[in-house]
Amino acid sequence: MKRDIFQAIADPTRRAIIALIAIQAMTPNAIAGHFDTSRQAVSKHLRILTECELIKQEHKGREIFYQLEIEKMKEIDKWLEQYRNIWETRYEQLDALLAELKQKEKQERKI
Amino acid sequence: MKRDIFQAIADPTRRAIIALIAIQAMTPNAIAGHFDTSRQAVSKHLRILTECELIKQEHKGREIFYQLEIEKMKEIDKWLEQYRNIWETRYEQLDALLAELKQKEKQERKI
DNA sequence: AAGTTGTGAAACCGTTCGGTTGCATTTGAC
DNA sequence: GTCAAATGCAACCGAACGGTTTCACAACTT
Repeated sequence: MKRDIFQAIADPTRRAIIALIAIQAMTPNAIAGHFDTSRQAVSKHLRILTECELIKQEHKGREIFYQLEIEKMKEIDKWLEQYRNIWETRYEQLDALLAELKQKEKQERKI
Repeated sequence: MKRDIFQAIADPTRRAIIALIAIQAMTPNAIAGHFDTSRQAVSKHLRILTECELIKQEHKGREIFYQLEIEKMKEIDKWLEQYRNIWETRYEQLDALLAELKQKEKQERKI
């Protein structure tokens, strides 16, 4: 029931939905039009994405427009940050960085 | 059977393994020591990560050291790139960007 | 008021996932 | 050579996943 953001983006259909919505807010029907699955299946994906706060609803009459919560995507970026540091400095000061990360890990274990 | 990188990082244990290995190459036994699960369960995670080429093996006697393939992590970064563009320019030229993306989508539909 | 449209929720179903248990194999130690 | 250690692999199991089908309900249309 409690899914995190990484499980949310694990599904290819959900990533496609995210890509669609990033361009323009869309209704479930419009979104489902882009896939082979049923509208209800898309609706389930939208529920999961909403639970993770990756998207948000905007009611307009009987239609619901889903919109990407771009801020939430930063959480993935934040997770990736540590590894980006590694590959950016791999050819410069690798050993020093690894030592630093080790130190960080020790501190986090204490918490 | 064929898992992609996003499914690989969807599991919390696998993300923890990645974080461990990023610091230092480790054997399955050593890795399993950090978790509550069995050694075999960790071994399965390692197999999945290896299949996705997120980590690689280095045999040393009867021990196998697993090491992070940092290059592969860039694929996630690449996927995130398009959205990073969005949130970086959100407060500057949002409307212009969206128009541009819409145009892209139209072109892609023609293909 | 009656009917249609847009949507979500619940029930069900086959498949996959993550875990354990048990076994096979290779390597190092004695 | 014998035994223990390190590891992978296969079989099994309960839970979760992703999908369909059916139903319920609110909101426009006529």
